This record gives sequence, structure tokens and C-alpha cells, in this order.
Amino acid sequence: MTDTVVEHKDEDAGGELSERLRQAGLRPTRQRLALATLLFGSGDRHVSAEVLHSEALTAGEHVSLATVYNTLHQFTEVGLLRELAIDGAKAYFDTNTSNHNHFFHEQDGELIDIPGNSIRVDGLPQPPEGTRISHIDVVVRLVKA
Amino acid sequence: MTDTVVEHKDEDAGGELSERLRQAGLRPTRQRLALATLLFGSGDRHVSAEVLHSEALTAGEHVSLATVYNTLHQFTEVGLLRELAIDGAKAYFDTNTSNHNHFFHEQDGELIDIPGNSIRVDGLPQPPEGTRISHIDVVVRLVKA
DNA sequence: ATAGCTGCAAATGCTTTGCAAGGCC
DNA sequence: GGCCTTGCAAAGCATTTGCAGCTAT
Repeated sequence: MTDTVVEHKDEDAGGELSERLRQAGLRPTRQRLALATLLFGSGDRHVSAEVLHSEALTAGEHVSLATVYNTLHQFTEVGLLRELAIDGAKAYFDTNTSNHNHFFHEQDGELIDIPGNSIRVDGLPQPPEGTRISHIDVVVRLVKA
Repeated sequence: MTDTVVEHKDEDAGGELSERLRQAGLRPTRQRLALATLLFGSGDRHVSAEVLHSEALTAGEHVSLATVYNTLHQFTEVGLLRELAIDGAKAYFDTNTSNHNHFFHEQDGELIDIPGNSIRVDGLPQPPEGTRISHIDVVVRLVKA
């Protein structure tokens, strides 16, 4: 009854990630812990399903692509991630769920955070009847100078 | 040699759309005129390929879906349309190419223009070395109140 | 034990492409 | 006539789904 969860080779030493998942109502499975470690282990990140999947494989954790998609959406539902609709073709997920915005380099497809406190948006018209503002996305699109 | 172009039942009476296409370097074919009429005949619009395609069919003009896609992209290249990346799954094209922004109703998928002069964005950080700002997209996401 | 997860492969939905036939200048 | 366009069907991608087997509690 003492050392129940210690078995993985990842950095979730104190079970912090397990706890975080549990509090979100998600079972801390091997796959979810592996993905959570990749996502939250090293500062703010922007990932696509494909990239996260190959990172998991590279890290020696077998996770199917379908599970990566499921997990990204589940994490998004419980507020651990934010989904970004920037590029059309593929979906990006942002580990920084606080209020902030993005530079998007149209040629490279690169995405860079802009701290939430630097940009201010003024002059918003009243939202239409029966709706309220969920949030405001500002994407500053860049091209080569 | 007199009445060469008059044959279509659309509203391009004076051949204005033909001229507009020609000036953009696109031949004014039946299909492109039909789509241009739908797009530019009635104020600012946001359309998906699918919607435009069925409108064309309803209007009695046969246009293949592939041609709708081709045409939307060609119009975008020559600046007649602007492509919007708002929703991930499908691409929207905006007939209003001037500087303005959008309300997006996340539940309905509805898109509403915000006049370009009402919103002001302050506090933009310097763009990264070697890049310049192409444009800034502001999407105000709405949910049911 | 059992409700929840995962993996595989098939299916889906939007978009693009290849290529032969047709249309505009 | 010659090059641009179109249409069809097939191919392509990212993503989702169905379902049998596995796992955390």
C-alpha cells in the first residue's frame, strides 16, 4: 500500500502530474502521463498532434496517434490546454492557457507568444444580443522583412 | 460583332465583373462570372467552398466543386477575397478585403464583421528580427450568454 | 468488478490533383 | 490555334470513430 504509482521513468517524481490529471477528472494513465510530461515539462509550448506523437515515440513511450488526439482534446476540455485555430490545415494546442496572443510567421508556420499584458484591444463593439465574449484572439501575422 | 458578351442571365449587365476579372489577369469564364456575381453581388459576405458551390447550383449555374476551390484561391491571390483561418475544419473566404475584424460565434459557427475603424490594438511588441507585420487578425469569440 | 482508456484500422470531411475535354482570345 | 479552364474521379491529409481488449481504482 505504500509505493503504488512509482514505476515510470518520467519526471513526474512527486506525482504532481498524476494529481493534476486526477483533479481534472482524468485517470493518470501511462499515456496521459507521458504526454503531460512532454507538454508541461518544459515551459510554454505550441504543439500539433503529429509533433507530440512523434515526440512520445522518440521518448520511447508507445502512444497511438488516436490517443494523442483524444488526450489533446480532453486536456483542452478540462482547461489544461488551449486550442489555436491559426492555420486552417492543422490544429495547434497551446500549453499556456492564460491570456496572451501570438505572432504567426506565415512563411515558416512558426508561432511565438506575445505576453498577455502587452497588447490592449480598445473600441470593441457590443456583442450581438444573446451572446457574450468568450475570449479575444489576436494573431499578428508576420512575413519576411 | 456587336453583342458579343451578352448571353448570361446574371446581373453583370455592364460587364463590370468581366472587366474586374480581366484586370486581375483572369479570363471571365462563365463559371468565374457566376461565382463572382454570387460573391460580390450583394454586400460583404463570408463563404465556404461548400456553401458557394450549392448557391451556384441553386442559381442554375453548373460549376464543379473543384472549380469553386480553384476560383476561391485564384480570387484570393489577386486580392478579390481574403481567406480566414478561424475554425480549423473549413476555410472561409471574406469578400471584404479591407482592414476589419470578426465576431465568431463558437456554437453556431457564425461570422460577423466588425468595422475596421472600431477596434484599436495597442502595445504591440516589436516583431522578431527579419520580419515585418503583414496584418493583424482579431477574432472576438462569442458564446451564448 | 467495472467504468474508463487505448489501439488499431476503417471511415470521414475538406481540399487538392491528374488529366482529358472544352472554351476564350 | 494555343493556352487557359473546367470537370470528373481519384488521391491526400488531418482528424474522428467503432469496437475489442486492457487498466486504473
